[in-house]
Order: sequence, then structure tokens, then C-alpha cells
Amino acid sequence: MEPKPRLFKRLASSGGRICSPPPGLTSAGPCCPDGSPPAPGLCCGVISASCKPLASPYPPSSSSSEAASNAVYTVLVEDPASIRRRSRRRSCEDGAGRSSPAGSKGRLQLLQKSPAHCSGKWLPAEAEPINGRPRHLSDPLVPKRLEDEAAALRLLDQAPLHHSAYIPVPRQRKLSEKAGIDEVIAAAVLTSLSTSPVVLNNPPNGFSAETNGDVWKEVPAMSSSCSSSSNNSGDWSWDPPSDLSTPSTPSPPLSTEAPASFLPSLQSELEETEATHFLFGDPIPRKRKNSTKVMFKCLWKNCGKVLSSSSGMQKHIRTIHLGRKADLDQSDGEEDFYYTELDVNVDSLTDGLSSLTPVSPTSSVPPAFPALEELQPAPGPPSFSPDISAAPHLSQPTHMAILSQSAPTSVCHIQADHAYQGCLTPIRPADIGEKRPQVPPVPAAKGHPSVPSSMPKPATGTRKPRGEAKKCRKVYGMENRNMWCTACRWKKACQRFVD
DNA sequence: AGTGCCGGGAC
DNA sequence: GTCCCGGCACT
Repeated sequence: MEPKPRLFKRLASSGGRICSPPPGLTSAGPCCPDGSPPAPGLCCGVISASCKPLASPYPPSSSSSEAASNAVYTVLVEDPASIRRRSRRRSCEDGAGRSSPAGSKGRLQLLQKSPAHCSGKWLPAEAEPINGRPRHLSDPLVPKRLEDEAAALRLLDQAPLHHSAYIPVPRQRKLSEKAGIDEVIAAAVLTSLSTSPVVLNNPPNGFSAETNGDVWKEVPAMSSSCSSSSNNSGDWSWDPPSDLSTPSTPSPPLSTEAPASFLPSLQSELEETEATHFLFGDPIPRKRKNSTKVMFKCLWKNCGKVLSSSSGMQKHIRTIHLGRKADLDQSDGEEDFYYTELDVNVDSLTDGLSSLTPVSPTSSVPPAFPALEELQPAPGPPSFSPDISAAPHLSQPTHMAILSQSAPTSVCHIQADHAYQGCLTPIRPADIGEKRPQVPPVPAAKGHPSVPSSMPKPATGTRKPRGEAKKCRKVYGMENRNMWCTACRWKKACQRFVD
């Protein structure tokens, strides 16, 4: 994936906010709406609609991002001297900090405003060249406060518009170590800033006021919710233990493997879907009543274990259900699909916590499945976004309709099917339907240790009575065999429409 | 006959 | 371990 061209596209077309040296000025000076300087010698501005990419000096073989990096855009900036808007033309450097040959004539710091992705597409903090050289957060020449603000702004601009509480689940997160550190710093700053009452009362769409000074006040809200809390996607993997007792949503582990199985051709489509989820779904309450505590419930079939920390739950799932090594902290994020977050009224908590499956009326239960969100008008978290790509086949409308029709408890059915997919080995070329998330073996079928003995078990030697439920063959027909659950395809007991 | 899926085999 | 399929039980 090459995020940069898209970044530019969006930035250019959607009034992307940037920082640029004030006209005729190179010295630093407050010029942002609230008076805080975005960076030394830079002014805030908005890319106007009349962007005109220049011919790229690069050879034809150069990437589009390179071409984009040389584009000249008309930028509306606040002139610090006259405090009036001016139209300027600036040569843009691409967001990754690669200076274009034309970089000498313009120093733009792009503050990405892509609403769709908090995921690994954001730009490393140290990669934004200012005044001709890369500026790193650790740069001693940069005042600490500016560092923090810059980091906060970067996070802000990478956060989705309108919905600080809506968390996208990234399909892929691969952050450089440096970038990760910068994230942590920025997240810490934002966290501290997010305690402002202004933040908590922000209207979801407050961000639309691009040029309004208020937008800056909202920075903490937007980015903090994205970076340090309410993230079910795992975009922001920093999940300090101290955070676990706070009413934050789980911070899923880095997922760097899962995306490997995704069809490249689906990438862009999935991204759009992701963005949609981001904008319209997955609300996770940022603020919870003091009387409630966030718990994490294992959704694994017949498990239902409830833990108080996301990391604990992930470990539980990873070790107990996924059969992975406990000592491996590395996770591909798959665990995210198997637990949900519960807002539990602390008062109702009892000793038997592990056996509880409390569901508070105010609970925000993240759909264990991305596609399910579309079926839920009520705010529910991504899961994935949850990773929408985790179940590409379910994104098919017809499929969804069928599922929702024949499976009142869609989650259960999907989970079951999902579970059986764990038996899949990656992808047989002929069967696109195989492109499903790799999921652990279904506990019921394998007699997982964690499965309670109460699990109904057909007497050995006797055939399981045929169920009443329609099976994949009937539902989808032979012609849509690729839509069958794996079990059905293998002539095994159907795992999607279980009886 | 059509379907569900067990049991076993190939890989 | 995954994946497939013969063949039996059931409708």
C-alpha cells in the first residue's frame, strides 16, 4: 500500500490543513487561531480546492507519491502580520518527509487530515522536514512544548473526523520503533490534555470547523480518544498496565500478520469500508460513569470468561483458546475478535467474577465481528472495526442478509463459523471464499480444555441427530459453494448454522 | 433422492 | 496439522 498518494489526494481535495511559513516570513510567530505556533516559522493554512500538481521532475518511473510530493498547492494561510487570509502557492513535500527537489522553495509541514486511518499509515513524527531538515521530537533545538503540540497535532490530524469515539480497527499496523515512541509521547501529552472539560463536551462534528480556532481546543479530545483509549482496533498499541483499570477500551495488540492474507485487490475497498466504519460506527463511550467498570468478556464458545483487563483477556484467548504460547507477547490481534468489552456496574460485581457474564444496559459491546456492525443500528463498537477484512465474505450483502435472516443470534453463528475457519489453511487459489480470518479450531469440535464439561456431547458411536437448521448447502446452494462454511465444504458438521 | 456429516485417507 | 471425500444415516 502506498498511502502517500492518497494522503495527498485527500489533503488536496478536502481542505487539508497544513503549516507553512508565513508569506515573506521565515521567522517563527504565532499564527494559529489560538495563537499557538504550529512550529517555528510556520503558519497554519488550508489547502484550497484549486490545487495544481506540477509536472514532476522525476523520471516517469518515479512513483505517484513522488509526483505528488512535487505538487504545488494553493494554500490559504493566516498572515501573521495582517491576520488576513492569503492565497499562496506552495510546493509540498510529501508527508513522509521526503523532500522534493522543489523543497527548497517551500517548507510545508503537512498535518495529515485523513479521517479514514489511524492505522499504520500515519506518518512518523520524525519524518516531517521543517526548514529543510528532518525534525525529530528529540531534536534539542525544538522546544519541548512545541514538540508536544506538534505531536498532538499530528495525532489529531490523523484521527478521524467527527468521531473521536469511533474507533477504526486497522488492518495493518506496522510502526517503526521510533514512530512508536513518538506515539507514546504524543499519546501521553494528549492524555493529559484530554482532561479538559472542553474536550469532554465536544460535539462530534466540532472538527468541521477547520479554520475555526475551536478546532485547536479539540485536539486533545480527538487524538486522545484515538490514541490512548477507546480503541478496539489496536491501532494504538500502547497499553500500559496502569491503564487497565481505567475505563478505557482494550488496546488490541499489534497486528502485523493478519493482513498478509488479505487480497491486495480488496485493499482499497476495504479501506473505504474501514473509513465508513470509522465515521459511522464503532462508538465507544469515552466517558463512563464511575459506577461502572470495564470488563472484558471472552466470547469464545462456552467460555464467557470475564477479566478485568484487555491484556489479560488477550492472553487468556491467546493461550487458552488459540493455543499460543503464553510467553509470546506478540499478538496478531486475532484475539480481538474473541472478546468483548462490558461496562459492568461495579456494585453488581460479585465474587464469582470469572463466571459472570454481566451485561449492563449501558454496555458498549463491541461486535465481535466487523460486518455485524452494519446490522446494528445501535452504536456498537470494529470491532473491527473490527477488522472488516477479517471477514470479507460476510461483507457481501446477500450473505449478510441471509445470515441475519436465518441467524437471529448472528454473532453466535458467525462466531461458530468463524471458529471453524481456524481449521483452514490459508487459501486455496480456486476458492475466494476461503479468504477468511484464520481462527482457532472450534472448541466444541475439538473438545478444548477450557470448554466446560457441560458441553453437550453426542454419545460415542451414535450419530448426531440431524438438525433442523438450514445448512450452508441449502442456504447458498451448490453454485455458491464458496460461501459455505468450511465445515460444510468439508462435509463436516455445519458450523455456521448450528442447531 | 437429497442432505448432513462421520470416519478415514491423502497430503 | 489441513483438506477432501466415500459412504452411511437421516429426512
